[in-house]
Amino acid sequence: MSIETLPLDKQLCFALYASSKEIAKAYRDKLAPHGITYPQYLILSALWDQDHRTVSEIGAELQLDSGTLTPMIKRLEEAGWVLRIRQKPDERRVYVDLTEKGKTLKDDAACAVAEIWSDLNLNEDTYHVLLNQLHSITAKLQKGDD
Amino acid sequence: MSIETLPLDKQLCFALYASSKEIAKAYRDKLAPHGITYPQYLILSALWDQDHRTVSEIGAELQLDSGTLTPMIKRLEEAGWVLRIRQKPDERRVYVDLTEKGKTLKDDAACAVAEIWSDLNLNEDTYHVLLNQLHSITAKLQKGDD
DNA sequence: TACAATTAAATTGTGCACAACTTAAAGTGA
DNA sequence: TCACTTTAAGTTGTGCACAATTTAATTGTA
Repeated sequence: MSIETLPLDKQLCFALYASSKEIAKAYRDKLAPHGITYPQYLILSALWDQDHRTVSEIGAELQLDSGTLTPMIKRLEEAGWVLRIRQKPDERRVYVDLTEKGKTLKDDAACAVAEIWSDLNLNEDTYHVLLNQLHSITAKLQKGDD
Repeated sequence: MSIETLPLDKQLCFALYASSKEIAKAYRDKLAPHGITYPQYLILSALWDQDHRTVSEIGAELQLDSGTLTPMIKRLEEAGWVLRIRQKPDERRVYVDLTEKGKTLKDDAACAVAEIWSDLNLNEDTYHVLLNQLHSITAKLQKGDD
């Protein structure tokens, strides 16, 4: 099987591109009334999972660098969702803490995006197969980075 | 199953985001020596599949609007991969035609990205399951747009 | 035929995402 | 202790991606 010469609609790279775009759009539409973007939602999700994390820790989870994260986190701070805290004993590190407002957004956001998944109506097996396969691809590609 | 409240690593939206980012990175690394970006590769792929298409047609296939495509196609033209042709009987339409240079890039690009897939080593069943599921998700979400 | 409505692409402004580079702080070794 | 190296975040420049708007061409209607 020679993947690279297939038409676009048979190429998995494009299927990934297209589906992630559509998911991003669906999330964007649901999250916009709450005042956050989808990538911001991902940052906040990482913090909802574990609050008080450095830029690098968030970056490690999301595979985003500080070039991307710093402006985003600054905007999240300006909007009142998080605080950026530089503190001893290592002042190079900036910790990102959820505000009360940021903590309460978790449930609102969850409700906002729930409809996407109920509409998609994936059965649980399919969901987990996809999840595991995509994680496997991600891991293999990241391993290939070194 | 309440997807929206799961930690990030159990959320399919993030798995899609992460895997498509990693694929994009892998492609970017392989295509950069040939002088094109991954999104440009997708445009060219659409043209390799069918040359002489309008901006809208390319946009329909890639689900990208002219706001995104116009600057990209202009850069592809500047680099000599395509020509932009506005012609009768409808001068609103701009056709995008591959140059000879653009046509010959197809094989070079295919060779460049082949290693990604051989390294990933997906078996054919897995490949097609993923492809079909992702297309299904994309289609359902696009249908929900209306 | 004239004008309103629609269409195709282009422009403008904003938010990512990345590579390369910079700044400041911390770590290391002589 | 000090010079050098490494680390964490921040900045700069570029290329997307999208929403809103504009421009120009075409179509539809009275």
